[in-house]
Amino acid sequence: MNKIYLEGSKVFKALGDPKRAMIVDMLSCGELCACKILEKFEMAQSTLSHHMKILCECGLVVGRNEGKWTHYSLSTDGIAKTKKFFDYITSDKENCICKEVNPGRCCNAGD
Amino acid sequence: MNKIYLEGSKVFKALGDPKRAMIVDMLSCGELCACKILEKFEMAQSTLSHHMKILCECGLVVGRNEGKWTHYSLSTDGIAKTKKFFDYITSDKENCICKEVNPGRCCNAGD
DNA sequence: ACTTCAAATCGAAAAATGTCAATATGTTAA
DNA sequence: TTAACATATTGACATTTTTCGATTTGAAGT
Repeated sequence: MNKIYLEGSKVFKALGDPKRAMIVDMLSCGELCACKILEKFEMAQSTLSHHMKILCECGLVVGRNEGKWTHYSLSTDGIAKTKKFFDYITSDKENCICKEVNPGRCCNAGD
Repeated sequence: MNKIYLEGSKVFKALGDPKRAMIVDMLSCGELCACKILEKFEMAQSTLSHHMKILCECGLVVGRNEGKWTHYSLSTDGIAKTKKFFDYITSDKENCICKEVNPGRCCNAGD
């Protein structure tokens, strides 16, 4: 499996959980403390921590430590990269990746 | 869980699998027959069929039957809706959904 | 130092997902 | 109608993911 898809699909996997999609939406309004996010969900603290880790590891969210609190916010860079990847895989292109993966057999190349 | 996130995250869940992301990329070049897609993967036919079903059910891909073949292509509407949802949850907004879910407690509303 | 509090990590259980082989469905050709 | 072919569905299994309770880590206040 091509690394590009493996890496790029991480963000989508993260957003594939509706709770994580909701957390991202909450963060779109601005930075939030983990405890604030926790208030919105019926979820154990350890579960939220796990979700935040996934959101951070895919590059969409960044955490900022301040004393005993952790403040989370969206990464503008992560958002931009996600859009770019989605645009890439959904828009027509000359050098389609699948051609690289398996040259000459992609995109209805008649055989 | 709010229905908006449940529905919207379906596409992301679908793209969360790198093989499905790759299939979408392949389809971005144009319509492809299932057998053509299968050629690119080391995957049982039933597995591909399963993946295609997921991609269709989330609205990103549409299937067209022609005799014994099925041709798949990207749905421009599905692509647009996905972009819209992603933009929605990642961009600042006055009426943040989480405010509706739990009014007055969202977005660092001081307490 | 001790306590308290926020968050992360660990370990286990339950649920969801990806995968394949086998079978079924539906279409075309003989 | 039979055979061959493309795709879908089913059932089973292994892996991954989600979730929680318990514990650990780390910071602040007493």
